This record gives sequence, structure tokens and C-alpha cells, in this order.
Amino acid sequence: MVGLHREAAFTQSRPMNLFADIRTLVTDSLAALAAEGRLPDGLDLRNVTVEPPRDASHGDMATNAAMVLAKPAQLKPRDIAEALAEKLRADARVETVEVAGPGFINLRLTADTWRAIIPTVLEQGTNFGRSTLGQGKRVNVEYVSANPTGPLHVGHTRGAVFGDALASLLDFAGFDVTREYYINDGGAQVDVLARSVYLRYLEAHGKAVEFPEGTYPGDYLVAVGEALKAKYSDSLMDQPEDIWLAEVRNFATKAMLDMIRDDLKSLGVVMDEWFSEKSLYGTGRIEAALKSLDDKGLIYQGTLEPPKGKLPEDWEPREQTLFRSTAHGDDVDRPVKKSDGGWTYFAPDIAYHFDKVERGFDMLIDVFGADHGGYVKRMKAAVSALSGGTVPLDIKLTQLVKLYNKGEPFKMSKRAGTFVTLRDMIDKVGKDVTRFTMLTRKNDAPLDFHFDKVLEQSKDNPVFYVQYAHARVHSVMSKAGVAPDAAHLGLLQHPAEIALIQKVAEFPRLVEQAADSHEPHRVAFYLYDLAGALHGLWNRGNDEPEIRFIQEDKPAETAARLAMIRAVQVVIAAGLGILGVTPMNEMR
RNA sequence: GGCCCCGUAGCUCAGCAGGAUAGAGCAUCAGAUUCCUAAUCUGAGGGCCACUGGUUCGAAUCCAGUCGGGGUCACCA
Repeated sequence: MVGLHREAAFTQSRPMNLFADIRTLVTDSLAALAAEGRLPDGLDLRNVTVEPPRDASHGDMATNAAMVLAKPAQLKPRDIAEALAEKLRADARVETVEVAGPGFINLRLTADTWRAIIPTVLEQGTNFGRSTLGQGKRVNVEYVSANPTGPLHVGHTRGAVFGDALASLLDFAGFDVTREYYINDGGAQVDVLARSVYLRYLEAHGKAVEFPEGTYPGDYLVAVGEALKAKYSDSLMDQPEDIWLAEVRNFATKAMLDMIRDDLKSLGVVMDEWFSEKSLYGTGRIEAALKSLDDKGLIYQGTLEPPKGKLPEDWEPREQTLFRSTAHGDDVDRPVKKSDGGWTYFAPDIAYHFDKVERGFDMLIDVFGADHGGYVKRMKAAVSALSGGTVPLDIKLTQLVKLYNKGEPFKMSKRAGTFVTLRDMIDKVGKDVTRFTMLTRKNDAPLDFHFDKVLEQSKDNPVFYVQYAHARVHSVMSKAGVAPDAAHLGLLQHPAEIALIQKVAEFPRLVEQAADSHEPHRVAFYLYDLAGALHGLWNRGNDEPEIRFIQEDKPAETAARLAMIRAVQVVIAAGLGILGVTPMNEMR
């Protein structure tokens, strides 16, 4: 439903994605050639691309159509290219067409065609670039999913930022997105949490306590212990564990989740769903998921081969209940039941993903830390089996974050109290800087986070550089004394101005590519480029006063340029919106 | 030992469904700088895209293998 609304809202006659428009022109022209018998019918056009050439001197856009089709059409690339070029020349948007190299067709569009993107941007505002690529398909993005046993740390922060930006990106690209957090509240670690909180509870009653191995000694539980006292007074004192464990576990888990929810909120992350692992136990849901696999003949009793290479010291052959994940691309089959008959951790994971499949999502995305890389194949195998191969699961791994302070590696240690939490990051550098910085690297590349550098106000700092471009436009506009006006765009004739407009026009294409590849970092790099183009044009005004944005005594020219830079500002705002970063009007 | 990720300029990293002569920032070197917003600007040098094969019109990009770095490895979540 949401998707349909969006589709309707963004149908318009104005040019939106020029690259897509010209690709349509190319494919229409190819169809025309086929109709004339100059090309065979039924050619596969999927590999035909229209993209900016690497070298701008080749033109505005290039298509590989002739080379891709040469073989299936059994014609020479140059011959196809010449025929296609002739068709393309007839279009009013096209200025020149050249055939080059092995069969590239280079197009140059008229300046008016490029300029026409500006009123589109001004009209659509930060909706410019929204795509119908997703066709309203339902995507579930699961991220963070940290154990509810303590505060979120830097590693979680990266996963949170990445997952959230990816979710926004997919939303922008026309998917119907659900943001989801899986709460690991079903395992032994929440019992450990409960015992730790109980100790803090005793402490709140004035008892001296020690934290033995296997409990959480962190200060963050002090307040939880006190809250527990406030609720239960001394009624849990001197009671055996089986009396209080379940109560305290619920209480403590809820307290941790409240904290996690607050921390995420301060990072700008708000989940749509919080899915409890515990809700899978004792409700038949795990059994149902495994039955689904069993019905497909994928569950059996068996003994695994010992792992190759080094044997774990305590390895011994064991008969277990196994999932035949090798039938769906895994390397070995995986146990779902322990030898004592209890579920392995993998069983609820299967049930959880079964639930996602049953909820009718068209696509699933899991964001894990790189240390969980070993689970990728088995999860994919599970989803493939559970959905009969109909629901794709993409698993994105986020690499480690290394912290630096004044150029020195910042060692994290829980014991020494130098453990850096998400809260610390927000307090120290803020939401916007944290988010943008973490997106200036691919998810699968390690990230160095320099506390001092990310706050630096200089062009060496990408966060600042992009923010400043937005602020600069704001400043110029308030200073101009003229309103932006797209009525005289024909006055924009400088090649550098056209180049800036072309950069703006690339945004819709960039969005689709980033969404398609599940790589929000591309948006950050694009914004850096766009900001650079704006700053570059500004700097050029130093040497060439006639291209400065504000021209005294030339209101029409000034208004046209303001329209141009306003469009840049809008696109920056839209891009930052995807990344979850606030566009600034003033830098302080 | 198996599996996964990574290897691109001195450094940190991009590189778009495989496209034309591989890019940016920093650093280095050479110039400019009483400028609408100050957080400077312009230009230059710098590369066997780890290596070897394969796929094809065409490979940094896809596939296989080798080397190097990291992660992970049956009942723990």
C-alpha cells in the first residue's frame, strides 16, 4: 500500500532521472531499428547501460549498447552504433552523438535539458531522487540486536548507523521497510544478568558483595539494583534463586532494553519491531519451524565429521539432531539440538527467520558484526530452505571500529573504565558526526575513528565539508536580497555551472545504485563530491568575479544562480536525510 | 586445516551491473592569497590495481589458484 502511494506521488512529467530517461530513449531507438528490420527482434537489452563516461571530455553520457548487442545481432559494433546514433540525434534533448573507440556512443545533451533538472528539484524538495525501484516490496532490516545485558558500545554503534542508513536508503528507493531488533533474551546470558542485578540489589540493601567470575560487575547495574529494591523492598532478600530468578530476569532485561532504546534514540535510531527470542520458547514456534524443515526432509539424526585441521581438545563424536544445511549451500550440516535434548542457539534463529518469512517479507537483510561471519552460510541456508528459495536474505557484516585519540590508539578495557559506549560517543562528538563518519567507509572495511579529527572544522573533515556546503548556500541566499528563481536558467552558461547541475542530476541514479547494492556509504561519498563541486565553483569566483553567485545589479542572473545552488542544497539535505544527519544552516 | 572479508599512489580510502588514458583527500614539491562566509586557493610529481592463469570485443571489477593481513571454526549466545 505504502509503495503504491509513493508511486503515485512521484509520477510526474518533469525529468527526474535523466540517465533512466536516456536509457529509455536508447532502448526505444533499438526497438525502432528492430521494427525496421535493421536489428534482429528479441534482443536481450539488460546489459545495455547509460552512464557518465569516466572522462568528461567524451560527453555527458555514454552507452555500450552497440558492443553488447554486436554478438547476439551478428553485426559489427560500429554498424550498430552508427544506426543507433542516427536515431538518437533525432531527439530534442540530444545535442551531439559520436561513435568512438570500439563502439561507444557518446552523447551530449543540450544545456537546457540539464538545466531543466533544477525546477524539478525545487518543486520536489527533499523528495527529489525518490525512486520506485523497490515497487513497494516489503523488506525487513534487522540490525543492532545486541544482547540486553549492558550498554551498547562502539561496535554496535557502527551496526546501528549502517543498518539505519540502509533502511532509510531502501525506503527512499521505494521499498516498504521494517526496522527490527532481535532481543536475545532466551539464553543463559540473561540469567547471568539477573544474578548480577540481584547482587546489586543486595548491595542496595547495604550488604557487601563480590562479583564472582561469570557475573557482570559493571556500574550500570547499580541503578537497576536500586530500582529493584524500590519495587520489591526486601521481599527478595535471603531467598533461593529459583524464587527470584525469573522476576529479576524480566525486570533487568526490561531495564536494559529501556536503556538500549534510549541510546539508540539519541543516535536517531528508532525500531519498528522488537522481537523477543524468549517468545519463541514454550510456544511451539521453534517446533513449527523445525517441522517445516523436517517436512522437506532436511532434519535428521546423525554424527558430524570432526572439523578438519586442528581438533578441539574435547572433541568427541556425538549423535545429534541436525539440519541438512549443506543442501542449501552450507559447508557442513548444523546441530539444532544439544545432546541433552535442549535447543542449540541456532534453533531459535531458524524459528525467528521462519517468522520473518511467514510475515510475508519479500526480502530480508541481517546486519551482523564481522565476528559473526561464520553464521552467514547457515542462516542463508535456513532462509532458503524455509522459504523454498523465494525470499532472498542478504547479510551485511560491519567490520571493527578502531578508536584513536590525538593520533594514539585508544585502548578499550571494561576493567580500566575506558570502555567506550554509544552514549560516550554521542556525548563526545554528537549524533551527526558519529553517523556521517561511520558511513564514510564501506561496511566491510575496518574503520578508524579519530575523536579529535572528526570535530575539526576544516576541509579535511568530510563531515564538516558537506555540512558547510549546505550552510554556505543558506548564507548566500540570506545575503542575496533576491529570491531563487528558475525563470532565467538560460543565463547559466559557464561549463562549471553545467557541471554542477549534472552532479545534481546524478543523484537519482546514485540512489538506485546504492539501494540496489545495499551500500549507503555511496551516498556519503556522493555528497562529498557534490559539496566539492559547489565549493569549487565558489572558489572559482575569486578569480572570475563574473561567475560569483551574487551579482549586484543583475537580479535575474543572481536569481538563476540561487536556484542552482538551492537545488544543490536540497539534494544535500535529501542525502543527509538518508544518512540520518541533520543539515546545518550555520556552522558554529 | 576449512570457511568468510580484505590487499588500488608514501598514508587513508573511492572506483558505479565488466568499458575508453585507474580517481579523491592527506603528505611532498612549485606558485597565489587586503576574496560574496572565516574555517585558504591553483598546479605538478607519484601506480605491474598483491601474484598467476581463465572467461570475452574489453577485467582493478567476474571465476580458479598462490602469497600476505584480519575474522571465525561442533553442545557457549
